[in-house]
Amino acid sequence: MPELPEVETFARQLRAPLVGRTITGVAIKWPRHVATPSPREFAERIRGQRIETVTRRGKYLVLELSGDALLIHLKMSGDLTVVPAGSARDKHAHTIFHLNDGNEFRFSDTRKFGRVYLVCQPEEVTGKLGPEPLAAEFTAKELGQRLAAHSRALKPLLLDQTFLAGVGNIYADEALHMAGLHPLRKSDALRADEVKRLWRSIRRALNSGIRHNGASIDWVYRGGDFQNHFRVYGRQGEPCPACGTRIRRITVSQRGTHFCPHCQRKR
DNA sequence: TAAAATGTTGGGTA
DNA sequence: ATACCCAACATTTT
Repeated sequence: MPELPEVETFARQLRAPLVGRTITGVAIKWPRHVATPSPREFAERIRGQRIETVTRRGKYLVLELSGDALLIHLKMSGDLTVVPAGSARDKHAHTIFHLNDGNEFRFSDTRKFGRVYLVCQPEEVTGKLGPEPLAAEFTAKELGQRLAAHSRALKPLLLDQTFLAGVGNIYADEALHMAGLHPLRKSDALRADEVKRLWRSIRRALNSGIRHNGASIDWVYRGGDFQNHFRVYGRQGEPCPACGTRIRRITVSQRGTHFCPHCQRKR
């Protein structure tokens, strides 16, 4: 479910209740949630480690512990909460970290696609990710160079985490609409001004999502209201906010893709 | 009922 | 090597 803005919101909100706490144990109710190491080693190694920082890289939540790093990927339906130990049980809370302050940090995941990783260095997991789109070092020039290195449609390229980290289906569609670019335009065929527009639009869309604490459009993610500000995502048949033309929905590499046929002409 | 859902990955093909 | 397509993962909702 979550993309960069939603994971960033989790990181910001979890810092206060998690940093400084020690993990006293973990209950693994769905062993396949544990990507690495084995569930048994995971539980043994994490016990007694203190949470030093809570940050984000792409769509991964990164918790630096006193010894290792704990990374969490929420995939489609993951949710994270900190609640007093023994609070009303959540049937989808498959991995539960017990904390030394009487709370538990729960990873709920209806669809069970999510994963947790316990590694010495975060880069073991995040090593192949592309640049952080909101980093100061990520320039329009770098985006242009990366676009020119491929001859692929913009939409699937934006979703490729090794191309750019953190952009998912919602923010890809929103950014392409802001930039006035058709999702099927080829990456190596953009003019310089179009590259600049795309760069600015990606950052605007993501920052806007963060400002609204992310988008809550299904029953899992809560708290954000960016869903009330979508320009095209999920709005097929409705008027484009810029020109009034009906928003269209097509399928591109197996993902619903929403765009304005007028503002985002093929060329 | 069938289709889709904010995500990735691995396999096969050209 | 690169690009593209599909299936798989598991569950809920429309």
